[in-house]
Amino acid sequence: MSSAPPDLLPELVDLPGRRRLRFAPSPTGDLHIGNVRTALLSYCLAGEDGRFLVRIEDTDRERYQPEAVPRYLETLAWLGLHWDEGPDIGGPCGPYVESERLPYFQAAAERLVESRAAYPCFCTRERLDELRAAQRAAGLPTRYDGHCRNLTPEEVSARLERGEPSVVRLWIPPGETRWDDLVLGPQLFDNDSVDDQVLLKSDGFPTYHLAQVVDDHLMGITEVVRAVEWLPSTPKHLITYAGLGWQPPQFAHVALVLGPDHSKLSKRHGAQTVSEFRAMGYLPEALVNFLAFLGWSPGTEEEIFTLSELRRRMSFDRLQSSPAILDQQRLDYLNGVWIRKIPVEELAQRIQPFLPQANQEQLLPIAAMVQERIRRLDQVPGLLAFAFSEPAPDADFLRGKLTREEARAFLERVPELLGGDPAQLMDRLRGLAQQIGGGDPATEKKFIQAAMRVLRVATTGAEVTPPLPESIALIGNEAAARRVQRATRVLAEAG
RNA sequence: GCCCGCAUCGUCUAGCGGUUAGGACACCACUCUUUCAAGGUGGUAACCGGGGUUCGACUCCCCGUGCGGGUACCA
Repeated sequence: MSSAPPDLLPELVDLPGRRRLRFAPSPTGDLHIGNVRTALLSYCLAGEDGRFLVRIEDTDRERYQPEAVPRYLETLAWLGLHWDEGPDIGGPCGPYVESERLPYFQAAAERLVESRAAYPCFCTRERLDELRAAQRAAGLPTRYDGHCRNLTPEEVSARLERGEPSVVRLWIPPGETRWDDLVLGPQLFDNDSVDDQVLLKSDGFPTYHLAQVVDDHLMGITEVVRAVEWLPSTPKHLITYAGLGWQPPQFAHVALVLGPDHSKLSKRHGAQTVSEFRAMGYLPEALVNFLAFLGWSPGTEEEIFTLSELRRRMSFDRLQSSPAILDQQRLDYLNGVWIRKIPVEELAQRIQPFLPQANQEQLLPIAAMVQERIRRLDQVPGLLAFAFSEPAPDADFLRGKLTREEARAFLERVPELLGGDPAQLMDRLRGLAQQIGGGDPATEKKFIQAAMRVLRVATTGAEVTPPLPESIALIGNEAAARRVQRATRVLAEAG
């Protein structure tokens, strides 16, 4: 018998989607890469005929940051993880913000108390702290001692009326709790090792434990994908489901993402939020591809996947149970692959934020010349610094392996070759270098290479740049000629 | 302290009782080339330790060790 109004805890109706998986972040800052990975897995595992939903878990009023919600949604959208139901678009199970669903949680808590699956608790924080300290000192596990389990209904209502602050605790029955985890296999917990968890806080808000159970049920979630850090609280959730008379979803506990030193990814490991990776010039395609392989693999030797391929291919039985270390070198490699994979027009647009000084007409040729040689978008400014500022190499740097005289003799005649068909520019330059080099076939090739380096340094101030003709085209023949003349002068003066 | 999870090259991983333990990143050579990339070719590199089970263990079981997680009116 339940005293909760039936409409507050509706029975499940038919909901869309064969599988229904959710991502339920707590909006407390920036979206962490580990969270995003579980979101990605949930999105993919839902499959093409499933639904992916987003629910905001804002039950902690102290850590809650309202401005984080739109940021999270924007990040998910940037990654391409589109949700079928969520706080902004609604859906059949709305609202999708837990703080707007308080009546459901309170009704569930009431129902649990009614059936003695849970009980009101009036213990103060001081008492609880002392209790735990004493247990620890005695080498015992730290757990609530059931002090308020058997208060009489009369005493409870008297204290409630007096306005004593109280919480609702889950009553863990004796016995054991088992389930078959989709990643870890059969799990068994002795209920003696499970604490009487607080379900409803004294401020009337549910804890994560209650909110998660109630909402996952009400939203028809079929599989819960979460990090192993939740493993020890799964028995509490299962017991709560049982107390409510509900069938629990299946659980898939995936391993954590660790930093290079094998500890939980944190600030000291550098980038850890999606925004940070984004600012470094990683493509969402690459991030998705990379993250998917942290804990999943197709079992073949394929390694480049689009999001939709991942969604088609991913299955629970190929999830990995061991933790993975975030290897940025591999991310860089994959990012390079994806940079080369997208159309150059697309790349031009994505480069734009990293090169605000470039105008629209410059963007496309720039994209074409950097596409093959960057692994991150934020490398573009460095590679193209010469296009936006005048280089000033000194004589020794200029000449490289040539003598000053050779270098000067070569550069002196370059300006006259700059005009004419750009496609033939390299031929003309090679011919000139050949002349200056004296035509010894044994050393000719090396001489030409050294001469080209001189010209590269003269026009760009750097040894590593996009191909010469393109670099010259980018700054224009006039500027190139001016730079070459300046370099010739520097060489002459030094000599 | 107590409870729990994990364990193949440095890293991501394949393997699911019998394999020359495969691929990828990184690294090192060579190659292509006007530089750098990209590409191509080749190379170095791994089953945490100890017991079982078995004709046979990287694969299954137990113990240890290591690493990680949980132990809140945070998620």
